[in-house]
Amino acid sequence: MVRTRFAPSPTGYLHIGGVRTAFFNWLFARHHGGQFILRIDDTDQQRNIAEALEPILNGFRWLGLNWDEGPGIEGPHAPYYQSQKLPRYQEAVRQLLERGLAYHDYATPEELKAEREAAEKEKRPFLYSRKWMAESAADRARLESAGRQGVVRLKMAREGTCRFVDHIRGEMAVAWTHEQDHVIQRADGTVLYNLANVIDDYDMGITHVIRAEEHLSNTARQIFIAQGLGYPLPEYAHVPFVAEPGSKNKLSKRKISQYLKNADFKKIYDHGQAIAQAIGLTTSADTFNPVIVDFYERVGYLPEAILNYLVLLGWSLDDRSEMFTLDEMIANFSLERVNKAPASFDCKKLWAFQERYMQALPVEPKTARVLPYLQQRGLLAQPATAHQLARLRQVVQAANERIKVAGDILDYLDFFLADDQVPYDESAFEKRLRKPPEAAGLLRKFRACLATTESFAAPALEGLLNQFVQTEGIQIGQIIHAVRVAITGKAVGFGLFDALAILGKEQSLARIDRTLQRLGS
RNA sequence: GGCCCCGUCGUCUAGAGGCCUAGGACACGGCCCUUUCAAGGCCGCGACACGGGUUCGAAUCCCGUCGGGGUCACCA
Repeated sequence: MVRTRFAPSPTGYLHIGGVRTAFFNWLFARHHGGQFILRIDDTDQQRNIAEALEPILNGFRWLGLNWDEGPGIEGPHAPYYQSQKLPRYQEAVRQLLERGLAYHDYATPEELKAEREAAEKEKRPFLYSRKWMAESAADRARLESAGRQGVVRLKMAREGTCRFVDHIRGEMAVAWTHEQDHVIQRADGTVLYNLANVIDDYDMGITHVIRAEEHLSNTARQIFIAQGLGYPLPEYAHVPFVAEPGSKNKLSKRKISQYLKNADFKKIYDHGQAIAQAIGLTTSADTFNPVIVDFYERVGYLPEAILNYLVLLGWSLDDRSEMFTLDEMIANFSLERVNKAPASFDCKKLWAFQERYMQALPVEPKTARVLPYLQQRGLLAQPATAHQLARLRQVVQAANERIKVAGDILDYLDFFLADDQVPYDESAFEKRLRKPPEAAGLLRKFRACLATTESFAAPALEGLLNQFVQTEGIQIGQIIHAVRVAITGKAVGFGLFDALAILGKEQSLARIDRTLQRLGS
């Protein structure tokens, strides 16, 4: 049984690079009919773990990356929180000590630093002298009575080579002398990542450790620990990290202000920011930006689009397949086809996937996705009335592929506002209504035509306007833009006849009247 | 700096010695369509980091150079 895992720290947000790694783990497990485990790396003992964890779990739920064991889904390998396993870890440290694979060390940070600097000065690689290693209980007592604090270090092999096979990088070999005597337990008894990690992977029956490339350098020491404890080794796959937009540096949530200088990134950010603002969300660029998964959920992206983009970030099937359903991804995913080189995060490409997925979404589900934005804006009741829903459906249908993310519905607010509340785009008003001398007169005449027509369906309206243009002997552009500004307040939008049909006769006429009044005629 | 990893269009990638005049996608540019804005259609721009080998033949194999990155914690 294949078992993979992802081990997030409860930081309060889900990073897009982390999700990519988690997703690969998830896909690999699902592909093999295995299980995916979520384990919480909370050894730092922060205060509000539950609170900081929620956005992360929520991100996984939103994306549909379900876990078989972990928070909320207790399994046979509980607990899934590292903070709850301290005695277990300490027992492992004791075993390593017993087997002579670890030792108590009493060097002070200053002494260590001095050794390190001396090595650097002599241009030789640093390796701790083990000068303050306590070999017996008597040594320990002596050093402790001298006021020293002891940590436990790994007693790494100082000859030979650690060899392992990585599913992505191939055969790996690292000389043991390149490994330091890493600390595995602090003076206060708490334990460090490398140790906890190995024990958890063993306890949870993890068969495949799929993680980002920056952990490659942790692998040898983890193998040392695992072997020392007599654990079977998992298989390893180090996937390349996700790089920054436009560079090969590792993507970091701390460099958002720098990414904002990237035009594409900025554009996606601004678009999301505008939507957040329109629904009254207070956001900060640190936690609400295209590096954080939450951003996409709130702005109204589709999870399928995000996943499709992410799966292609470092993996591909062949030379042309781009669109995959989740089932297809599961069926086709393999570590062998994961790339070695880091891939830069490109939100424009993600956007392109979003566009395609949104285009393919039928009217009903699209309407459902879009609805909450108008409700948050206070324009539609909760639950929406049948009449409101009907209009919304019409707007969604008319706007069609102009709605790229659910929040884009906010571009069509004017269909949900009272007639006298529709704001005018002043420059459009000027250009289409005030400036052309004939505009007001034509608008008034066309209003009269509308008032007498009986069918307000889009095709009929189009015929009506065409006839109007002919009888008046004008260009279509002389009237159509004026009408658009009159009824929507804006220069842009979907088809004018659809707009008129959706508003209906009464509202259309009312809005034109209001415009005529504003024109002072 | 030590150790390690990586190197095909701006970006994501296909490519396992001849199928490569290097394919696809995003982005970009142009044209068409068009009542605006989108969408769509067509066309275009654009890469094997460099240098040596090996071979009849190299983007693919070998060596070197250069470039980029990761990591060197009592963080994870």
